[in-house]
Amino acid sequence: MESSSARSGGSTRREATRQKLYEAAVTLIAEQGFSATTVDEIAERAGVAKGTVYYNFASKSVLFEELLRHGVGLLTASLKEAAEQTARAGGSKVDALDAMVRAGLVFIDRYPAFTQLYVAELWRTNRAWQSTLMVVRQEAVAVVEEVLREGVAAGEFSDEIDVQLTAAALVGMVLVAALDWKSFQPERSLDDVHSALSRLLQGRVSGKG
Amino acid sequence: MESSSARSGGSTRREATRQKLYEAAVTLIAEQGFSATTVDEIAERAGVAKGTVYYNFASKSVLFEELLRHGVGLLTASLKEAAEQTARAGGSKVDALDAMVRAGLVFIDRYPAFTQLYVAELWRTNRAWQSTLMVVRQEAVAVVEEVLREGVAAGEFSDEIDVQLTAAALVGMVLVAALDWKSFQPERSLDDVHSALSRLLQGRVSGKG
DNA sequence: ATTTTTGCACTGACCAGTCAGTGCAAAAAT
DNA sequence: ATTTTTGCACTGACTGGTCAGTGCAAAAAT
Repeated sequence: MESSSARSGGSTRREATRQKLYEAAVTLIAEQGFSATTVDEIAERAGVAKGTVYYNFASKSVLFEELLRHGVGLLTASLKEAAEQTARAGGSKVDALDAMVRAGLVFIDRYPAFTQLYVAELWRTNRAWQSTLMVVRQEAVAVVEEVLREGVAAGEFSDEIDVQLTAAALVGMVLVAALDWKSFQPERSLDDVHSALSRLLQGRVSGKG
Repeated sequence: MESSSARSGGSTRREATRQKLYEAAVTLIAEQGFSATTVDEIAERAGVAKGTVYYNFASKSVLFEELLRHGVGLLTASLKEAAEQTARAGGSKVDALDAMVRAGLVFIDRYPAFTQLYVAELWRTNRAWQSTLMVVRQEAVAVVEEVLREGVAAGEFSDEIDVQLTAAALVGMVLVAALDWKSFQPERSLDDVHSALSRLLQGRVSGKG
């Protein structure tokens, strides 16, 4: 019986429900952690019955894994976009890094809960979704590493920098500063935070104002 | 009664048991998270009976809170020590920051599990120990902020830097780079990692080899 | 003599996952 | 035109297991 449901583009209802579940799960898990969040809570916040969660996802873990993939996909796309746009505009690699810092901030500004959750789970070991997380982390960090490598090749960056560590440090800088911003000084503007990080990135800290 | 138990240093046996419980709890919770770790597991790994856990701590949460306080106390002391030692030796504020970066790395090298657990819990909201964590976080970041402020006052740093955000960014840089190191390139030496971060801190990234 | 630990059975709340059944709209049969 | 069938999406009560925390008597340590 032709399974493929009616409307073009795959049943919209289902997709809408999954989206609601993602949104409910991301905030709850960010606040409480994966284990402390119950499927009942997720269902209730999404406004669906518990059974619907299991109709749409094989298990609580699977829901979470797909959520991770979905979120990091958005981030990676956004970072790539920033780097490419800078390149197209003839900017330097420092400009590209700066654009990526901004893209990161914009992302965190829009999806603070996801970011929280990502950081909290990233360095855990022995968890079911560990491998998913590894893959997905690498995709994001790789974008930064790539820009660093190109910068070294072009002679714009010192060839003594450690690409992998520097990329991790840059990501950490943005991540922690942004979470600090959202948690403790949410009234500040994105531009404000961005310029503080730019200064640090470009070594304009030492020396008088 | 006399609550104040055995003379010199407080009853040692009890303290030894608590220490064993801290050590067991820290690794388990770092790996699995607080909620996914059972009291039975903690007791078993510490090699004590479950009843002993409850004889020494009022609850699982209390055990965890005291663990947090204990761990961050060690870190804060270590950061202060580094800053003061640099000052005594007549070093600049950049030197002090550099020494603190190293102290941070040494700490993470020695207590990777604690660091993991700390990062995972830091930005959560709505948790029982949230207030404990806030206090304890502020103590650690304040040490960095203090050095930045002194540097600005002395004209060594630009007076346009944002002390709070820059401190957070620096902490993040070290934290994420160090966790990356421990997770993905554990064979590298501390000196190696330290010099990569120093370079970044001092803006020696741009420019040829 | 007092403090601390042990071992172990027990309770009650909580929770992931299941399953029989409902509502609905499009398709097929009459 | 109408009845019947099919498949999809969803529902919510229920189950079986898990786990924090308790109670207590005996043992060990100080």
